[in-house]
Amino acid sequence: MTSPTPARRSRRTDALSADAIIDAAIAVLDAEGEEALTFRALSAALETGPGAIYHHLASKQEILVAAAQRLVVDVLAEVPSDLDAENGIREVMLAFFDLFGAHPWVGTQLSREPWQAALLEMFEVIGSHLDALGVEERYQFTAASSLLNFVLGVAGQHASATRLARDLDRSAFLRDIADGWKDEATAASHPFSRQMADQLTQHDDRQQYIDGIDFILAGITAVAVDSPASNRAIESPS
Amino acid sequence: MTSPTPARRSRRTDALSADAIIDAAIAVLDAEGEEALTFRALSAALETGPGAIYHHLASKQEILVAAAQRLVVDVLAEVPSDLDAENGIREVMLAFFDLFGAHPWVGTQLSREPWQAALLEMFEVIGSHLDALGVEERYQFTAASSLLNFVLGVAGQHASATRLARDLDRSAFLRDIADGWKDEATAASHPFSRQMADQLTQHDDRQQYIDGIDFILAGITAVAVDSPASNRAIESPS
DNA sequence: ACCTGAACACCGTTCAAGT
DNA sequence: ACCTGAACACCGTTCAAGT
Repeated sequence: MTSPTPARRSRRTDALSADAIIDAAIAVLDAEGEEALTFRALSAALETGPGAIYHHLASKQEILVAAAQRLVVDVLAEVPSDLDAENGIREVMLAFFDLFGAHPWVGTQLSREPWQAALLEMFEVIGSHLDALGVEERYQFTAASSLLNFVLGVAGQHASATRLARDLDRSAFLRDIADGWKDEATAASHPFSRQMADQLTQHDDRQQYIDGIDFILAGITAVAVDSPASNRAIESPS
Repeated sequence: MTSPTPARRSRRTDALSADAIIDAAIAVLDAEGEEALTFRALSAALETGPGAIYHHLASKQEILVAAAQRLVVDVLAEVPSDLDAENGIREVMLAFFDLFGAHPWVGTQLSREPWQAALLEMFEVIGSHLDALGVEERYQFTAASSLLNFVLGVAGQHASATRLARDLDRSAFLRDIADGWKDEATAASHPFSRQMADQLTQHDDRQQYIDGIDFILAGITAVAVDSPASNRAIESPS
């Protein structure tokens, strides 16, 4: 598992750098999950001592912020840019969803520091697409924040589900929860959830995410895209 | 700060119980923040040893889950129940927002375990209101999840903002971030955010939350409330 | 300037021993 | 049965000492 070539137990040849540390951190997080990222594990992977890392990044938090930003920037670079506004925003939102699937720890990280680097990237790309979509300027901040908050909620749930169900398979995990909703005492006080229990086990996360985006975009379009008469007005800020 | 009556340094008279532990945990979390909740602090407040707590609750996570559920149940009990469907859902969503304002640590907690007790309460009340609002059954699961995910995103951001800005006042904190968005290098690659920088410092969190709810409800109403012809259909699950 | 790694000041959790 | 609190196995971070 460690030391692939123990014979050549040489010192690191290339100098340590913030980028190298972030690379190693992403590798550990992806392979072994959030709680496996410790300074001891990271410095072992980098063949150095824990103190050395602090010469390049000031804290664990800073490493996580940078790692999340790296992935967000990378994934956005791969989204085709020749799409119309409507398809553009959908593709970008889906890119985020798939990012959380591939790197669930990002979902935890994004809620750990407000307006961190990765969030700025997400806010920027969402907002510029909304502008292209014709959302009036006075609604742009709120509309972009709404989509961002929805994405962050999904990301957080995804991360915690993955953390908890690392061994258990997904359907068994959902079945357990649905069984809890069907429990007599719970069902009596929670009739709506009881009714939804079967949908919980069957639902497709990705499709549900798409449908959620559709709700929000439909609302934004109805309220905030310039049109002669919108009968559902919300207060404009300022 | 500790030992209010050091003379009468008696053993606890009432027996320790899960409820008493949860009470004490909420008090510590509210007064001193998330990272102040340790078994040492908690057992000191309860005048017992750290091990005693484990006889009633199995882990720190279990304490946090129960504490969050307690607050959600309490706050929902105070929401007037004689409102029509439209006002009912808005009041419930606002009650959540105000809960996160009064107890920011809840926002972190809700993303820590998937479908935990507090989330079931939230899902249930949101869903039953959507049902009353006339949302078709095949859309109810997705619609309730969308609102829930939005709320969770807001809650997480709120929690992390509070954690970071415990000393700093809010407007100074936002001004710092907005200044970052106005930084020449950042602004060049993030024109949308540059444009929004002033709105960031001026915006009202609560109003923005209300506006976000309005977007989502408008979308749900347009798509999922029974009406002869809706021209924006989303795929129905199953 | 950069790296090293032992040491520090904590955690959550366990467990032998008490009542 | 319930409680006690020292001990265990960790953390993130610091810092004197090396190169």
